[in-house]
Amino acid sequence: MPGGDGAVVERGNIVTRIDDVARLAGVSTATVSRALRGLPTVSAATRRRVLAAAEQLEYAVSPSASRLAGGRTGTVAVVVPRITRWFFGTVVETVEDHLHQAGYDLLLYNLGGREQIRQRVLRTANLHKRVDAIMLVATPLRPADLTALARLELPGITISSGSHVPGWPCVRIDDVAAARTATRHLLDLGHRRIAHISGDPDDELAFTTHLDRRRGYQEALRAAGIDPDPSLDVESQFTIDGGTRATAELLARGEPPTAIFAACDEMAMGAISALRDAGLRVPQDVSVIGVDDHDLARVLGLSTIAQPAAEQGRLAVRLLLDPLRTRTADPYAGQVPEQRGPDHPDDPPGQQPVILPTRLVVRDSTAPPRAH
Amino acid sequence: MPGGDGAVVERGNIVTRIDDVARLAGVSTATVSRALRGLPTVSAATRRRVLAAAEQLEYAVSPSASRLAGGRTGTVAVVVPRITRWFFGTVVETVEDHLHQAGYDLLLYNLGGREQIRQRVLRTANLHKRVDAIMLVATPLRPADLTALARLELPGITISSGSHVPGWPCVRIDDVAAARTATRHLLDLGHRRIAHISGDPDDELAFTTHLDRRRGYQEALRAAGIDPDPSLDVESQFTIDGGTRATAELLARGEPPTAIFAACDEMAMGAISALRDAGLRVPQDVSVIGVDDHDLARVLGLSTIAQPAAEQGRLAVRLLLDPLRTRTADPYAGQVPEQRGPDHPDDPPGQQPVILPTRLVVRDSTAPPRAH
DNA sequence: CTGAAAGCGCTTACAG
DNA sequence: CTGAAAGCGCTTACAG
Repeated sequence: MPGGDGAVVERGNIVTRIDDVARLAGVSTATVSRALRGLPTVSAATRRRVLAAAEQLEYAVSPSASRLAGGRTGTVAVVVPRITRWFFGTVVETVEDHLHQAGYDLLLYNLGGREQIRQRVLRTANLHKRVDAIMLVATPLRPADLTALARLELPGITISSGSHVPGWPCVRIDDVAAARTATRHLLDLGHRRIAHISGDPDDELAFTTHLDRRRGYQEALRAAGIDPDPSLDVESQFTIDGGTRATAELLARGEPPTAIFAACDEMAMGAISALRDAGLRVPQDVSVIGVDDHDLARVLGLSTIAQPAAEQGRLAVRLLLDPLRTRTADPYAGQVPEQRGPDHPDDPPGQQPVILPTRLVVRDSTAPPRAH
Repeated sequence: MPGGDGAVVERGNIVTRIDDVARLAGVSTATVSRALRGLPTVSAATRRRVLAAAEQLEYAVSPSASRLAGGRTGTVAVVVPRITRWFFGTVVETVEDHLHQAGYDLLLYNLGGREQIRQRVLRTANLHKRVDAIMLVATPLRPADLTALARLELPGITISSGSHVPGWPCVRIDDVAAARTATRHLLDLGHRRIAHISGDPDDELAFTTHLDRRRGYQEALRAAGIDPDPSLDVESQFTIDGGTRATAELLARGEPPTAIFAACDEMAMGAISALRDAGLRVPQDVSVIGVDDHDLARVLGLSTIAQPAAEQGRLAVRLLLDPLRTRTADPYAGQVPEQRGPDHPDDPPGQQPVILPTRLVVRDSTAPPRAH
């Protein structure tokens, strides 16, 4: 835009550039750049002058210019299946907090079950040159996705993912164990006819979570000498509606179970709704337990396996960012970072997934079966 | 980064640049740039060759370079109080969809009630040079915020906001009317002792929504010849917990009301929980109605005033983007846009807020009072 | 319809 | 510790 003006898009705003700061501080732009980013090769006196000038002029770097010149975007792509679901919303909330604290921008991608979007995000070069790192939350990866991801050569992390991306750490809970605990709780109460409602593998959002939870359910049954009854195992979606539909289907199949283990709290809530509609009381007629410890679980008196959603988000940000930060100085983001010592010696994230603990929370939706 | 290599941050990835495409297509980079963005000043034959070359090389523009040269970021900042709350999650989900469809990136800011974050986002030059537009969802604006926003000179839009930013359109519901309808529903059922639980003005997230809803509540009472009883009006937070606390407080004050109008569904759910804990049945002992039509409202049988959250998000994106798009061509984002005719003549968004309709949804949580 | 060249606003070796 | 200058990869008047 030589001599840019006139018909060109009006950009307006506060137009302080780095050379304005340099001029006011009486140094070169190179020195301003270094001072503002807290690089160690600047004298204290110079730094002070630069900071004062930047503040006086209300200077803010141009992210585009900084990114182009520096080769870093200071941005992380966060990919979730559906931001409206409790687990994903909670994870994103924590991730946003820690990412911004660390000076990173958060680019949000909500897949929403649309395969087309999935491909655009994962398989094209869309993320390429746009972000420094990728966080995939419960995003199922197909072989082609893995290939595309590998070609991007970007660092990343997965949360609650079944697929392993080579070189990417993973944070999750032990879904098999969580399901085992839930089922065992029902068994301990005396239940024998325990149904399971879970995710649909044909769903475009299919992820391995539900497979693991089913496995835990079946393991617990077998350990108690019970052969899993396929007619008590219904697949639907990981949503309230999915739980309602699955439960209706379950009831339509004949004699109701005395207990239902729902693969997530939202399905459990749907189950409670369907049971109520069918005139069955919870827990007198049918016990219900879920997984998550959704905000509303307490309100509904829902027994559940609590999982630390926020903690998974927090940890994921740390595992993702720590390696990035030791590479080079962060771009100036309004305040000069403290000068760092040598690399923190506290992050040896191996290739093993980091497993966070879950916890059985007994409320009012589970009780011994009546016949007992 | 002259001769960049060696110790420099390894950037890796697919390194096709615009001149690779130009060389392969046998044209200048200027022509590649124009062809890829669908500008009209390129011959069909040339365009075809450029597209083929870009595809063959899997070329993707560098957003940083494009933004720096073009002066547009192709990014919108979306600011919400708490992404985990139903209304905001639902709005963001729709907004994300439409923004990405239009080729824009979404930078997410979750205020989380932290005044410090609010200031960083709204009052500093943080957004400046970083986004082309701002969407503020239910974000309360103080005079200093308005000044700061005005200085940014960025286009923007507010959803569900009490504050008017000069030049920004606003999408919302009529909160006063919604509250009036809810209260009148309770009056029509025969209730006279109708309590109201609502948001706390001292809350850092305080927004005018709750003031409007209280006004509607009081107007409906007065229209029915009832003087609003301050002891039946409790302030708390717009959350489940807030609803629980407010209701507990209400019950502690003496004779319970026969009905509660909660300012949002989440508060209503908290109210139901508190009532149950107090041994009161809904709706036999106390009726409860909220506002929103939260996903769980149906499950809980909660009567409510439904508001179109997704529709507000969709409309907001349109009102925000339409004026932007007529200014200049969108940057290349992987596929060439169809060539546009002259500006759409279909967007005359005045300074008047766009008010979307609400709707009374009667479920099982409201019934005539027993005494009646 | 197309190209040469300037310019967007930074950061980074390099040389001192 | 600091500066001059190249370069990051695009887009845009301008001239044809």
